[in-house]
Amino acid sequence: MSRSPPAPQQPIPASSRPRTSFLIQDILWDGAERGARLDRGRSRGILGVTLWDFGDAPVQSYLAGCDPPLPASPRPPKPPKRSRAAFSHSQVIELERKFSHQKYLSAPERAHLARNLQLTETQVKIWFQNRRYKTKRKQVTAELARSDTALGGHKGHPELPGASLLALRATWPYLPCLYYLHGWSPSW
DNA sequence: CAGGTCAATGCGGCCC
DNA sequence: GGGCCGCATTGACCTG
Repeated sequence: MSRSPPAPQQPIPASSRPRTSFLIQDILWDGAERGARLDRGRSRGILGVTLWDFGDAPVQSYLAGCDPPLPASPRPPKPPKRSRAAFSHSQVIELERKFSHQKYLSAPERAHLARNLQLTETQVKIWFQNRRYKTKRKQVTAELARSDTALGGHKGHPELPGASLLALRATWPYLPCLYYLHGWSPSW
């Protein structure tokens, strides 16, 4: 993201950070009330912090109770490792459920979902972005596999790698930016 | 340890 | 200009 941070109220100006500097601490501190750092029922150490699954419990309690106070010293010299949040099972379930109904979220919908799931809007946005791309990749892979078998195991058209993508583009059912273009408003 | 998964990042493009 | 998008890639973590 080379863009400036989201709306003033947005918790994570992750985009304003230099590459590889993103930390869960950024979420936990900047976005304190929303940051989720959960694992799927398994403890995991990140940045020296062991995290565990809180199920559906709000993250705040964990943050309030366990968030390690940053060292009193101005700032640690070593560049922090990049962190990767792992959403809880229930969060993923809910995200998947929403995704099954609509592949694109409006800003208010995203905010609402983020609030409900104790995630940041950025996290929800990125999740949907990645989810759409993942779906598309799977579709492409399936398409290629089909064409391969249709060609009797022949390797398709390696010289025309774009062909399948074009086909995919034609069949891709989702309409990005619909709400954006036509002042679409959420149904709820 | 190689390979897979997946949240996060970077970049270019589009729209308003 | 700001926000979102797709896409490629990165990097932490998991698994066999």
